[in-house]
Amino acid sequence: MAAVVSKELMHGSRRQTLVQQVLVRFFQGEFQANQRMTVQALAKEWNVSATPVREALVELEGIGIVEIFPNRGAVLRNFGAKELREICQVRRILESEATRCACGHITPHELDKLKQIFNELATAKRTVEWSESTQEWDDYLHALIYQTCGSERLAHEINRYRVLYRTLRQIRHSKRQNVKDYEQMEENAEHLRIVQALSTGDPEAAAKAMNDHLQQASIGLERDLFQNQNS
Amino acid sequence: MAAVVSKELMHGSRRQTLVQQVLVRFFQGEFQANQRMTVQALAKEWNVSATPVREALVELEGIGIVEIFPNRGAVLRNFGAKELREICQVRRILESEATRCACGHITPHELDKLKQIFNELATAKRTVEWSESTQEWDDYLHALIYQTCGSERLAHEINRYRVLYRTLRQIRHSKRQNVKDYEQMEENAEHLRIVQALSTGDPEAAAKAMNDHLQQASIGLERDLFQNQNS
DNA sequence: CGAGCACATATTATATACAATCTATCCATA
DNA sequence: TATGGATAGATTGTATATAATATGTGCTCG
Repeated sequence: MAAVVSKELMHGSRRQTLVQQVLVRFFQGEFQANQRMTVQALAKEWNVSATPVREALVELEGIGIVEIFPNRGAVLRNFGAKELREICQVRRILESEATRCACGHITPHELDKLKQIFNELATAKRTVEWSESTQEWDDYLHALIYQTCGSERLAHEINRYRVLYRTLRQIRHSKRQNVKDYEQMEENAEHLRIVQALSTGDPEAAAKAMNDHLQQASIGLERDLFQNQNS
Repeated sequence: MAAVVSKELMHGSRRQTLVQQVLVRFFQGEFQANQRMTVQALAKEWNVSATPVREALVELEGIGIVEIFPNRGAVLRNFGAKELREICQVRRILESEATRCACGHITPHELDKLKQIFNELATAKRTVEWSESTQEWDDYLHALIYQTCGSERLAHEINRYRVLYRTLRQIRHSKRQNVKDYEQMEENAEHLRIVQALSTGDPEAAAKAMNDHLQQASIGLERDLFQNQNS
């Protein structure tokens, strides 16, 4: 059997790995705002050569994490409660539009299934399994919507923000392992309202339901990541 | 006096130049869908080395022009009327939200100035100068809005699409030099409605006015670029 | 004391060669 | 036909060298 190679060092994924690493540390607040991201330092820190580092910086610029000044290098953007809200805002309008467009493109059978699932989850006892299940069906619903919205580009943009959101959610999870998941209390009810609106065939209601859902998600994230300390 | 160096070959702008070049040819339909974009070919075509080409491909992936498959390289996405509509759709929801947020953040003095300008342009005789002036004030209004929306991230995303939109507008212009600019007929009236809504302080009305404006722009672009040939 | 310039240094940007790895195709074999 | 390996070609990553640019320092000169 071949030696197990760390997935992070696999051929053809250096750039992606670097982006992910920087994202985590960025959202965890381990960097200072306006900190310079020199190619040398990053290359040395992760034991990779300059090329993948430069590519990662270009990608990070596209995601809005760093700003690249020609001939002067990359500088980190700021990250605080305001920036978090801005990320959630863009995600909100992207997915709201996707929901509006997906309305009428999802089979009633699928919607009925989801209605039943979210109904059960909304009233079920809150255990660890319930929490995991809630998150899985959250992912499922969002994926279903952007896949059926009919716009490859919109789906592409939503996916770009999914990377950010997943990282944020992961950090949130690591920060509050010993805290009750109160924020998930209403999540399934919100999902249910989205599905019901989709089922009714009312695009605006569906978009609004998604908008409200993501607004709540934004509030919960901010509370858990910044614990009401303004910034 | 030093020799005039072509801006396209200046140090520190290879990547940007490549992206721009590919964009133009992409929107002009000079590429085939699913065409492979090999580093070698691009490097040879523009007489640059592999490094900036690879960075340009990463950036183009972020803009949604190519798709990069790990260890298999970059492949061009499709571009037709549908893709054009999708670009305009995303731009529309981004700038509509920006307008909603900018409402109340622009000084009445500025708004009054714009009201007068768009009023004059809406009734002025349509000359070449009028056309240029219309475009300039269009840029001005859009810039004003995303700069005052209060979200750096939203402004960043809008700017990403500005690159696309500028290129599309440029191509449109080159395609219809001998055609009357009928599509600009209502543009100033649309601008006026946006400014009036902003002046009233009604965010939803302002967002809707911007939405309508960009919807019209989308229709005009599609007409001029594809001349009603479905695709 | 301050403006402006030369110069040293650091970093970015580019070019180039090469190694490691992966993908896809072909072809033999069961 | 299907399986499986050899092989060619491409991508990805590494290493290194060089040019261009930015930045800071110190000096001169007013």
